[in-house]
Amino acid sequence: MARERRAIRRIESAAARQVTFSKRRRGLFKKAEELAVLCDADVALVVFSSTGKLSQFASSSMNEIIDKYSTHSKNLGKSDQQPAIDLNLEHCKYDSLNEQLAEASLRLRRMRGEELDGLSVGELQQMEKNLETGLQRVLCTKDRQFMQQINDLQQKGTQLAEENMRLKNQMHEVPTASMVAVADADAENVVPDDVHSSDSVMTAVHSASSQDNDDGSDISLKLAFFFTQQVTLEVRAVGRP
Amino acid sequence: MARERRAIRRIESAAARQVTFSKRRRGLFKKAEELAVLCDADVALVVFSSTGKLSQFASSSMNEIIDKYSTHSKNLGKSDQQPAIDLNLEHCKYDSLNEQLAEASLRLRRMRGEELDGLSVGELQQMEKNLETGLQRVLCTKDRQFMQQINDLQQKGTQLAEENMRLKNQMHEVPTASMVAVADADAENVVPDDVHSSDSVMTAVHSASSQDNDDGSDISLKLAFFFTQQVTLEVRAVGRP
DNA sequence: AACTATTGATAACC
DNA sequence: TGGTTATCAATAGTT
Repeated sequence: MARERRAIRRIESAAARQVTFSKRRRGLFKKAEELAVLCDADVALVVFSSTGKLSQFASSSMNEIIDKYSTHSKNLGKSDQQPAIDLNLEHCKYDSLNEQLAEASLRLRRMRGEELDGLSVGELQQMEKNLETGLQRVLCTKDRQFMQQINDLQQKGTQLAEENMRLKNQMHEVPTASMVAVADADAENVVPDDVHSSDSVMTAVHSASSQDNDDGSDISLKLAFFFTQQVTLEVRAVGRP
Repeated sequence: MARERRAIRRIESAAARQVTFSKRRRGLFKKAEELAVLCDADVALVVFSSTGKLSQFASSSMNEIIDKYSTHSKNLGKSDQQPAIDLNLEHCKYDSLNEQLAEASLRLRRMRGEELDGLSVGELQQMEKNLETGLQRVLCTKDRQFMQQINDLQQKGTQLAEENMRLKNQMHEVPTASMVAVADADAENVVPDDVHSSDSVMTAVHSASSQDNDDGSDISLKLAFFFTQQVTLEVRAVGRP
């Protein structure tokens, strides 16, 4: 992978060896992480340089992976292990937990539609039923959350409208120039109407964009901004006829 | 590094994930060994696939490297603290497994529509998506199984029809008496025919229902009933030319 | 360390 | 699973 192919033998020059070690180690760690992420694998990588320096990578926890490895290759786990009986008990418990976890994991994968081959028609129908009720309940819960958010936003809208009204009245009580009186008459008619329509718009906007957004929070922010702008504009309208 | 760049995110398709895992794992192990040889490094690599299968590489001895790693990462005196550390490790790994199991169990319950309160709208939408694709895949698999059963039963039906035809021909080759024989023929021919066919039908029903343990049985019964009717009709046709 | 020419790895396709 | 190929990525040697 370079100017010239290099035989895979120990590099004699210490300097060159160090450089190559640096470069290749980075590449190796990168690929280890990529494998872990892409394929949802648990990867542990331990490297000691020829000078004895340690580098490590673990996709989850190094100790956890090493333990899993020790359990998996159920030969001599570690260097010195005195309590053989206790160890066996631990292994039993551990194996049992591992089995349960594997079972749960398999069920989850099957719920996502993977590894269905080999299931009987009856089992498939049971899964279908479970998935359908699950889906229905998720949809109900989602709708409930949407309603909640809509209510919250409507409340905020009402509060903003009230504040709007208050600001308008403040304007009214401080008549500045001569022509303002005319504008006030205008404002009194315009503002309540506008408040009402913006309220309706809010509801519509929310229910529409909430369907394809992952996070409802930014929607709230956008709407809050929207209200702020509305209020600002209305205040300007009042202030400048 | 291929036809198209792939984002480093979990591969959703299980099949593609498996293929990529196979290929990249080979590459990773090759590079690990090259680093060990070229740079005279001690390299240990442990990989658990998403299905829990273990692969490992060690430039020297895995246990040796793990020991060296443990010594390096925990320069606390290991002689005295060994049992305590071991116990802690056991405890940790037990807890970790328990946590994972609880997590998986919670996910399963949520897939069934339980304990959904407290989930965000985004999480609910993700679950909705997962449930829908899972449901679709389950339905596809179920349909495939049904088609398989129907095909099997149709084959059995064809066999029975052929057997019927053969028996009918035998009937023709054994012409008995003239007029009186007609009544006799009715009685004599119908009985063996019926015995034989019902026997075959039983076989068909049995082999079919053995494939689907639970709920497909009524379909098998319906089809068996259908075949029985066919056979009966054909027997009648033979008996009365 | 930065820079390429080159080889190696691999994503998509069969 | 294994093979092919068009591409992209890693890296050997040089500066």
